[in-house]
Amino acid sequence: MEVEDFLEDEKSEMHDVANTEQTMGSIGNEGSSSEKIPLENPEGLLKTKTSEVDAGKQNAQLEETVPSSSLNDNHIDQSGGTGECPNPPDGMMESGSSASAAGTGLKPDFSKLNGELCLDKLSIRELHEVFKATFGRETTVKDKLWLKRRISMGLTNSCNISTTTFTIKDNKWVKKDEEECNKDVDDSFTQDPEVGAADVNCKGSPTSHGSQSEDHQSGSGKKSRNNSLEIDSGSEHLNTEQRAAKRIRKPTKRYIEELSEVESRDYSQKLISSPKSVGLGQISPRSCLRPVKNVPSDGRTVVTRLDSLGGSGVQVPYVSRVRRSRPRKNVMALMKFNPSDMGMAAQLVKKALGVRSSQTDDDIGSKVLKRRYADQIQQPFFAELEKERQNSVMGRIERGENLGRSQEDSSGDNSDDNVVTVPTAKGGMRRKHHRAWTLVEVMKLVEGVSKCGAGRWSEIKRLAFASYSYRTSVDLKDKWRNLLKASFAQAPPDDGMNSRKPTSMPIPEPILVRVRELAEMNAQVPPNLSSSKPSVGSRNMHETKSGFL
DNA sequence: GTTAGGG
DNA sequence: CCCTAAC
Repeated sequence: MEVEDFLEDEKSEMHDVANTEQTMGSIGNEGSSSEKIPLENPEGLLKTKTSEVDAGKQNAQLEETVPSSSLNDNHIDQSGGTGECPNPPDGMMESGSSASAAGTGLKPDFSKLNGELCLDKLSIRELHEVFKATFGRETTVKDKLWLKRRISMGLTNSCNISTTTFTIKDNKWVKKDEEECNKDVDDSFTQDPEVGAADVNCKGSPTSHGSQSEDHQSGSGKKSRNNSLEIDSGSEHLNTEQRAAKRIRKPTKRYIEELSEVESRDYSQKLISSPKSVGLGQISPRSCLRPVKNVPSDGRTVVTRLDSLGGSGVQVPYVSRVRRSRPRKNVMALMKFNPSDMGMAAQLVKKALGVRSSQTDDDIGSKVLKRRYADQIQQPFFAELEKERQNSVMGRIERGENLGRSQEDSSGDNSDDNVVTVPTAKGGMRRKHHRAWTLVEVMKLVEGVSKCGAGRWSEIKRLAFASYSYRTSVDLKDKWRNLLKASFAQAPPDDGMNSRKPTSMPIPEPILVRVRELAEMNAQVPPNLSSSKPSVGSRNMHETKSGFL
């Protein structure tokens, strides 16, 4: 059935496919015209679905379905995060993907791919070859358009195959792919083209994309809520593309566990078929969530999935979540402090179990806390104790602490910190161990960086923050990162001065200027607006006795 | 123990 | 701020 659907769909799309290249060129005007795009979407995937989706959602849909061919930067938040094309193939390096992100949109990527293939001119037989090269297996489908579409989609979606210096003609890749994909029987494909394709892609390449992306939504969703962050991550993305080698991180345990957790949950639900993920479902560039089975020599089955962390294809083991480590030390402390609570344990278990799912545990609302609870879900007892502590002891300490904290200047090192917690009687912002950075501290930090250079945080800590026991080198680093962000983020339009974020003291311009200078010297400048800064020199140089380096 | 980065 | 991999 789906095939028919598909083919039919295909016919109606014929001209689109044929004209893909031209139309794409013309779409270029900043993704603002979102209604337009789906119609011209080369894959034609959205055709049927689109009409059902309200305009607002189209962006998201588009993003997920046509990951790399429609890099309209305005829409991209999550794809920016992962970076589907962190390492464009040789040819793409200069002109390619980074340029496309600038808003000219679709053209570069696709045409590049197309340039390599010229699908339009190929005969069916040739198409078959290409198909084989792309998916690693033969096809019997005669429909030229179907093939073209298939192929282009396959290529598009496996964009970050490029990580492995992939070329279609590269025998190695093809070969490797063939081995792995031989099991894929043809009819599995014909019965369910979408899934089939997805499968092949996942197995055959280090690329990552999946047929469902709900798992990640939570994460990326958070991000996209914040506008500045969104933009920022976009630029960071570019940044990483240009910066040669950023450390690539292996997925953290937590990441693995959490992902696995969601996955397994999601997996079981999937049979019940959420309308979203059925049929022409969204294909996410982010990761192939369909677990891939590897059968090592010992015969045991290890389930992993591919994910693109830091842009590199990474095998993420599929584990079941196990209780994490030991109880936090402060919990132990608590037990000393309030041993009598033990009696309540039994009652509390139930409540503690509920903590995790309840979205509205506002009183203890900090994200951190929630996370901890989640971690300790198998130790409800401890979790509850901690909660209890929050409510009683800490609450009191907090109240006094937090109010007095606002104006302390350089003088303030009440270093015997009664760790600040979450007072928050509705509306008051609650944060756990939060100590706002004072101007003085910021200045010290800046000065420190100017002396020691950014990166030598422990040094700076020693020199400039010796008296501030509560600022760790990591804190300095974090703050610097934020300063950097702030210093380059100032709104160029400079319209209403209302655009200031109400939260947190705005950091005086001179300091920001200074930060910029330092950043420039350290080549920490975000590449995008690097040129536009005259950065009129040593304005407040005299204040700092720094001969930087 | 420090640094870098993601959350 | 927290967490944790990489150094």
